[in-house]
Amino acid sequence: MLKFDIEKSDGLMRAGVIHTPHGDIKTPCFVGAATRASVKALTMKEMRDLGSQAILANTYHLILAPGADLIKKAGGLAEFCSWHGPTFTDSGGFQIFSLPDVKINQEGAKFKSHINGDKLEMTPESSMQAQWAIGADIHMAFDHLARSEKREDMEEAMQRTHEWLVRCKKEHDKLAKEYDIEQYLYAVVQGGTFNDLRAKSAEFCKSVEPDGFGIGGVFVADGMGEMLKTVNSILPENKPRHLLGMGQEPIDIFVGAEYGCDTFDCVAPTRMARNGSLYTSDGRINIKNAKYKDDFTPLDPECDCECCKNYNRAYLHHLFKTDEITAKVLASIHNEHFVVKTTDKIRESILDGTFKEYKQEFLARYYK
RNA sequence: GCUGGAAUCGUCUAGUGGCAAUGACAAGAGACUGUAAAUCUCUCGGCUUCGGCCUUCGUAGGUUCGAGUCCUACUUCCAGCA
Repeated sequence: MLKFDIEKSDGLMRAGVIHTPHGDIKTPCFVGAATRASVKALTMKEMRDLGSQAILANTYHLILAPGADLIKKAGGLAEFCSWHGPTFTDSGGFQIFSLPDVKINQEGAKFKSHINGDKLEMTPESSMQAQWAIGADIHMAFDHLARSEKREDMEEAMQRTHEWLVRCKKEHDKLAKEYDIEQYLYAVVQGGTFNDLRAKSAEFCKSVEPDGFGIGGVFVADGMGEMLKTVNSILPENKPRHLLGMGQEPIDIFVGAEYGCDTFDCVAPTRMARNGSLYTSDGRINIKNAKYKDDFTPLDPECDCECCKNYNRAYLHHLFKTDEITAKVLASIHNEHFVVKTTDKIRESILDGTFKEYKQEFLARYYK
């Protein structure tokens, strides 16, 4: 069983430590998205230096390249990419939702490789097998997100997710006996924007007794707090909860933590960094805008990242306008650091009982 | 000096009688939430009551209902010959 200690809690909100075979994760924690076993534009050393505790890779992408078996041969995900810390893998379920030409039936999902058009199939069993071969500490169950916002579609996707979860758990338990190192399974709660479906999904996921929970299919931040309240009131307190894909907006993490989520992942910080959209304590700015041409102040004077300590806005603006690779590197260091550190501060504020004040102060300034 | 060729929005470029005028880049702005994203979208002569109006393709004339496009002269540049 995955060990999770809660150090302090206040209502649904809590700060704790997840103990994985590759090290501890102090929660709440923002997990870096390393989809193809790489955090785009960053080295793993840079990730460590900016304070990241864990990374999340994607099973779908790693199956396409370099292949799950190759990563197994390399000694597992952490060894392969030289992260040497806690790792997660997403199941590939999200890709089934987002790729075109995906055919889904009871058995699993059929789709074409976006790289070479190969016809591929993924089932709960094959996703589990691939994730065990990849060897991350924490695996996500193979789930199904609704393609539309209609209740019947959400319900059907949830139903299928539940059926697949049972198969994931069975396969996971079988594989656990074949491997020496422990790996853990998170069930994924679906149900879309309907809280009664969310409650039903949470109950079902709980009944399967996984090691933790992912909360998936969250697209509208509005109403997320209520949804999390519903879900996390049902989920067992002693198991960790991961809010899948949320973290572009700082408010998402504040709300997520407030309502009992322990870990988060999101591609937005690095993607936006590559596109020149950078976080500051006073809100997000587009560094490519002409007004930063001769702004010799740090990107965020309150930030102590590699980028803010050594460079100014005018230089970053120049790097972006001339399309230098370092623009994306420095911007990614900063954005990732900003979200990681903000989440760390949320943890600290939970521990010392100042969460409400910190949330109010941070959000008032960021979204003013 | 002679003979060819060329001059179009910041740059390069399409255009051979119906054109405010093609494409790329540059420029200006916006988007991005379990990454088919170092990507995508919009604006890019001026004015506008959004129907249009005005001014534009080296300069000055001309032909034509109509000229970036044809003709003449000039200016500048390029190539070849002297």
